[in-house]
Amino acid sequence: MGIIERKQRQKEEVRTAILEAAWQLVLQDGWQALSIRKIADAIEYSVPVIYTHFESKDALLMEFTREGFRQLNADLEEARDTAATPAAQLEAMAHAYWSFAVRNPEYYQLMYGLGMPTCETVRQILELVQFSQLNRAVIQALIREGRNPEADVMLKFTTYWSMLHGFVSIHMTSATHATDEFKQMVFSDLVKGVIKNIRD
Amino acid sequence: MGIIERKQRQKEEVRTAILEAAWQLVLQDGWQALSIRKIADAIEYSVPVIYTHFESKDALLMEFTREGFRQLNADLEEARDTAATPAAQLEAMAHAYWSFAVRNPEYYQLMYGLGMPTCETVRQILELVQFSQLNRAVIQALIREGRNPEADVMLKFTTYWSMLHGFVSIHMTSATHATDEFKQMVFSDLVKGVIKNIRD
DNA sequence: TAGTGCTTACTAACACCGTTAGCAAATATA
DNA sequence: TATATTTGCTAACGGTGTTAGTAAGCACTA
Repeated sequence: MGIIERKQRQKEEVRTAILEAAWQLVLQDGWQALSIRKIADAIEYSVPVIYTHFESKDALLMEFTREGFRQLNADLEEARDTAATPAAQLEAMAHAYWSFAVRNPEYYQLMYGLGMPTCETVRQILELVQFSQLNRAVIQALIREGRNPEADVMLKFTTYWSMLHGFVSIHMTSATHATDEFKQMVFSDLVKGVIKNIRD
Repeated sequence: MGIIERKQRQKEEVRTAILEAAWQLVLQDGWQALSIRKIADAIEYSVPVIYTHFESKDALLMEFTREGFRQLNADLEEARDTAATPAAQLEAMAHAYWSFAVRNPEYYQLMYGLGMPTCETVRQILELVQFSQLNRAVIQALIREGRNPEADVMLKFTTYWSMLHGFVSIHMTSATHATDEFKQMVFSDLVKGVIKNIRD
């Protein structure tokens, strides 16, 4: 036959066209300006077509959230593999995290800022679970070689993550008029502090 | 005369009615469901009346943002005055910050989550400047009695704030399925770590 | 090949939203 | 009492997410 295969392929093409058009619109005018109608206009299809690929606008945005975490996870793994010791790995990963946020502010905004994901939606994001595991593995290693090998991994991970996200979101909303140099200093201060905290 | 005074008073009453109605709607259905039309309906006035009190919906939301920071600042000052040493003060203030976020999730969401305030809008929030000063004063005192009296106050303040906000926002989005007890442990861990970091 | 289902994608509508122009009624002043 | 001014209204504009109903195209069978 091959007919249904071709249809499947064409459907997939439309789907990726939707995602690409949406991403272009977001790069141009931000998430707030993104609308189903504009996407439909960009891909030269009618509005309801989009609803055959995504249940709702929220579902479409969720797709980008997941993609954001996928890319972040990839960056983190790459950073981890550049260093040998757990402490150096975690430091590299922290910098990769920040770098990701700076290079992809649109993704980061969506991943944390908008929508305020509920407990239900969070559970559906597999990539977030992977993110958690990825970090916890390194932190676990760091704990083992530290002064307090019985420290709670989840506790230390949450501490670490809180610091990272707090730093990023405060600097992303431009609440402080800081130079890049200053931000770098604050960030190093943070990372060193948290690594010391984990090692105890 | 007294006529223009009465008018002024009546106008003020409508203004507070708008804010109160808006707040009720937010408590019921969240910020996302808030609309000018619903507010107008609740106060039994027509829609354009709201625009004689607030330039736009954003301006109305900004009013709540400022009120949120006003309340937060009051809580912080109260917490500060319960303790004697800078370290104890900062610890009390950190807990007050968290407590505020937990007790007023609607305010906290608006203050940080929505709208993604730009550099321009941030400058207009006087309360945010006060917040910064309030915290920096205590941190300055803590630095002076620490091992590194020449530490940068702004740097340490940003570290401190990043940690607080990161912790709150990560736990508010329910990204972790943590018990209150666990959250309390993480938080204490964080606060102790950051105070140690400031003292050095 | 003609006819029959089924899928696809469309138009058009619904119910909202923020915002504002234009007008009528109520009020204050002369 | 008559004029001027303020006040608050209706109704509209251009947008949003979402969906019901319909026409056209396609693959398949007789």
